[in-house]
Amino acid sequence: MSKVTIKDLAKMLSISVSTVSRALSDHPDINEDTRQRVKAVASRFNYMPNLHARYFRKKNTKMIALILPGFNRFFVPNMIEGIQKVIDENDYRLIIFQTANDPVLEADIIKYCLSWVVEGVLISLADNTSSLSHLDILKESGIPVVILDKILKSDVYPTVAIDDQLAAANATRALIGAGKKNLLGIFAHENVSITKERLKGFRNELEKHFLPFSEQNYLFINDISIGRQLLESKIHSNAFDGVLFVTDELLVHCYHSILLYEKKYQQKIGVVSISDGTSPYFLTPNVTHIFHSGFEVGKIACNLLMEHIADPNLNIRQLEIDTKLVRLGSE
Amino acid sequence: MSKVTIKDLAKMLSISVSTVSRALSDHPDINEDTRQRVKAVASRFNYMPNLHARYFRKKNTKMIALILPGFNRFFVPNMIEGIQKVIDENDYRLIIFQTANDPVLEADIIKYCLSWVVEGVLISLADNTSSLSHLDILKESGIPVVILDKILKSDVYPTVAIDDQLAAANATRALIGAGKKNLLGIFAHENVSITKERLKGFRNELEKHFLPFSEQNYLFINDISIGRQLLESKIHSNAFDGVLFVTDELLVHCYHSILLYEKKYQQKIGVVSISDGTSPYFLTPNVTHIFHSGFEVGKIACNLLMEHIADPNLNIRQLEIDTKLVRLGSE
DNA sequence: ATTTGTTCCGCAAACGTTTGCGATAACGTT
DNA sequence: AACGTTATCGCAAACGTTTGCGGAACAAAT
Repeated sequence: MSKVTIKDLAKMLSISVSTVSRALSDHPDINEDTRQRVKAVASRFNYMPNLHARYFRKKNTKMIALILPGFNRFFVPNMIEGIQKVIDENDYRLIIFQTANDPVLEADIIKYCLSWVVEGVLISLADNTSSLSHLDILKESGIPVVILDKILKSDVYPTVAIDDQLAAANATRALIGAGKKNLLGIFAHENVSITKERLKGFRNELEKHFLPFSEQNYLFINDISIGRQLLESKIHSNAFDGVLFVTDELLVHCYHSILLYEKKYQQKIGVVSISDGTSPYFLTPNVTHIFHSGFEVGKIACNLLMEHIADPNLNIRQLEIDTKLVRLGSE
Repeated sequence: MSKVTIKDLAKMLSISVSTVSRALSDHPDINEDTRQRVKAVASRFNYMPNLHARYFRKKNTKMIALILPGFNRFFVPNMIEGIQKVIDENDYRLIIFQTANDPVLEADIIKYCLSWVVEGVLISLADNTSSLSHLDILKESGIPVVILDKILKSDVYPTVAIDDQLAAANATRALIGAGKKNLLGIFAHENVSITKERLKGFRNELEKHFLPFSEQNYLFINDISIGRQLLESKIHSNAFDGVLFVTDELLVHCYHSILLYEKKYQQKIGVVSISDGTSPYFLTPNVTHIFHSGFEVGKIACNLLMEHIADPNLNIRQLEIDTKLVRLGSE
């Protein structure tokens, strides 16, 4: 009925618990014969070690925490896959927490990670998180942290993200290269670093080509549920011939509005997005985009974390992941 | 530097560890004054209890395991949200495992749950899992299990899912009601129970209306990456006037092909899907669908699990979640 | 015959926390 | 003065596992 422990096995075999423990972990001190016998009974009664007891006794828990604002449908699933790959390779275990985009909850969860005695933390910040001071207790406890995707620049903690400015600039250039002259940029929450960086890239590229840039030319969508109506009222205010969506979420929610506009006014609008490369193929016509791989971001961030676990004195680096243009004809 | 324990606090305050422990947990035996003092130092040195030590000593770990084939982009994120909501309400903790759709890994992870001493397990089965015998060790250890979404009918384990047959029948009826007479059903992996049930609903509804049903009228897509080309060759083999997509994944991957076909042959094809209600709004025109809520499935399954934890002798039920038709004009 | 080495195993402590039980002191009641 | 009660706290065991150390048994080398 209830769980069988090492003690039970020892009793059944009339040997000591230490011998059982060592036999199960292939310690060289144990006779091949008894090792077999121990393993036999262990699997027969499907013994499973109590991990809480083990992690409590040993210092290495082999656990990594991943703290996320939530599970979006675009970037995050790929990112998790990338992380999980590295986790598996290094024989670690991943436990995932959601902050629901709440900085207060985020701070709580960080404390909670201490309770779990995790060996490392991967964190993607909530939109309204404006300081990294809540990470200090991890630093003080000697637990390595890597910030990924939703980051704040810092020279205390390593970060992994794409080069947002460059990605936005390249996306903008793709539209300009297609002859578009009056562009509208659609951005997410105005507070987050990604928005600021991508807006900067958008603006710089426009100014470099002497194209108009004012507050007419961009739109912040703080709440996605009203995104479409915001866009629709904006797009009627000016004769745009090109639109840049800086996230997949914005793209899939709003592309429909673009198509309706085109149909109504019989006027083509060029569209380019920054994307992890799935949703542009769902839409018709397929959307030209700057491809950035969530998988890569997760993989690289997790590898970086492993390095910091192996060497606590590793110097802090800010990594930026490559992106590339994928032309599908919508620009 | 390193983590501060109850022992450290006791030493600092010159009182015993048991008093510290009781003070922190608001035990009535402790003087209000010392309680305050203990809590003060505790938060000053940001003490965090070692959960492994606690769970190891106490029997209740307050942990629930969620075992998933993987993070898809449609159903699963919503389902997790529903689960998380109930978890939070009941002050439990969720830990998530991925099987990568591999039955062998699935069995491993189930054993692993025993090691974690979880109090309950929520599992969505891998496509090729054909037996539930690997769940037996949980049952023997007295750990309640609820199977959700990707289920196998069983009278040993409770299940929560939508009524697949009914959902498919209703979707089919929506197409028939719009005057479509030669339908094509697009289904996922031919082995999984969801496919079989939905195909049955599709077939029954067609036959009920004396419409043609043969192997011409349906398509299994075992590998989504070649889904579009499978559909495109199939759709040219016959003059279909209506298409049913039974999952969101199928819909978003293949809708593009339908639109291209319509444009090329100037012939309208009605489309209906079974969906969790997000992607139909991404596509143009928006897609009429049978709405089923991943959130609800997660919520109800987790609530059911809580009931089974509270009462181990609860009788086994098979729950089916309601669906409803949402007309958006694509049929 | 003594030493040295090797193989195999057990003893016991330790990890941090909780908790039953007992101890002490102070106070009120007869 | 003797007793019962209450408030407050400490002692010590227990949870399951790992591991340093030591010991017994035996073989091999001196």
